[in-house]
Amino acid sequence: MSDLLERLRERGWRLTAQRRVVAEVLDGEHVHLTADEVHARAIERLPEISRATVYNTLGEMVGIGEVIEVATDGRAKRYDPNAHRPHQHLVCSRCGTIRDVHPHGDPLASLPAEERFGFAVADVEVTYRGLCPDCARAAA
Amino acid sequence: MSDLLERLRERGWRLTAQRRVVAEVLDGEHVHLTADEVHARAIERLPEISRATVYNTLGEMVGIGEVIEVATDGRAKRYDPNAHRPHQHLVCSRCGTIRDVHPHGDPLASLPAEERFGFAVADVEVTYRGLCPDCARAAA
DNA sequence: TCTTGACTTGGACAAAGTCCATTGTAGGAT
DNA sequence: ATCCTACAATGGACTTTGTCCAAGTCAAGA
Repeated sequence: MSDLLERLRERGWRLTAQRRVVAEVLDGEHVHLTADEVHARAIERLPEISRATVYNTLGEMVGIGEVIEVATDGRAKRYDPNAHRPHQHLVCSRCGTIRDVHPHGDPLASLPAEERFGFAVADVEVTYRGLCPDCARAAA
Repeated sequence: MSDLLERLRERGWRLTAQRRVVAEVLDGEHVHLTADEVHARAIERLPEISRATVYNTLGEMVGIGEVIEVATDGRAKRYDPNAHRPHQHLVCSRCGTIRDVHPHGDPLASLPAEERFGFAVADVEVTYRGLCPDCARAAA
């Protein structure tokens, strides 16, 4: 059983076939998938799983902090199972590929109190953009 | 006439009433509006303006770099007329409101070479998230 | 003022996501 | 082992956000 599923069970969640499949799909991919991509891969293992269940399950996992929701553009959100370790994203501005990266320092610290405007700042998201090696070569 | 409109005219664009109104609405707000919010405000000044025209005009302004498109969540994109000055965004995780902020330091510097994986990193986007004062009050 | 090609319009369409009444079932109780 | 029942899954309607297009309109140069 995947670590993710194990953690869900420890939280008292029912282990249904649907949740198992969604967790396995997420854990099994190196790239960050959209909800519909998760659904497509889940269907290969459990043909009757519904779109609503995939959305529900992803939303629940995000809600308890096991999975991170990433919206890098106006298109579909992507789901990142590496929530256990703080990291940021490096996105290719041409092909959209996402890599996890681990920069130095705490980016939250760079926002001084007088720039917080009364917000209770809880989190910071950092997205680096540039051309990936493949696209740089193709563009040359 | 707003600076934005002036710059559009210099690029050879036809100055229609619709484009004028969209530019005025964008320039006149301190927050970053969604396309539909721009449309709603535009209608107050020019009742027959269509949704398609607002989307077209915003897209054109983004295309030439006069306006920045901000997709901070899976909801509607927001449009930021302050393209001339580098800044980051502070987003309410409940209602989606956006404020411009100006943190200390250069966030690009925090990504060391060995974490760039051959990418030609050109830009970094920083989004702080938290509850805005209004939503914090509503949630209490 | 006339002409013309760029601009606008409204409605159909599409993608992404939410909602809800109904049906099914995991897992504790017996 | 089986029964219960609260929690979960289903699927289809609905909403939001955005795109597309054929037809009509108009800004601005000749």
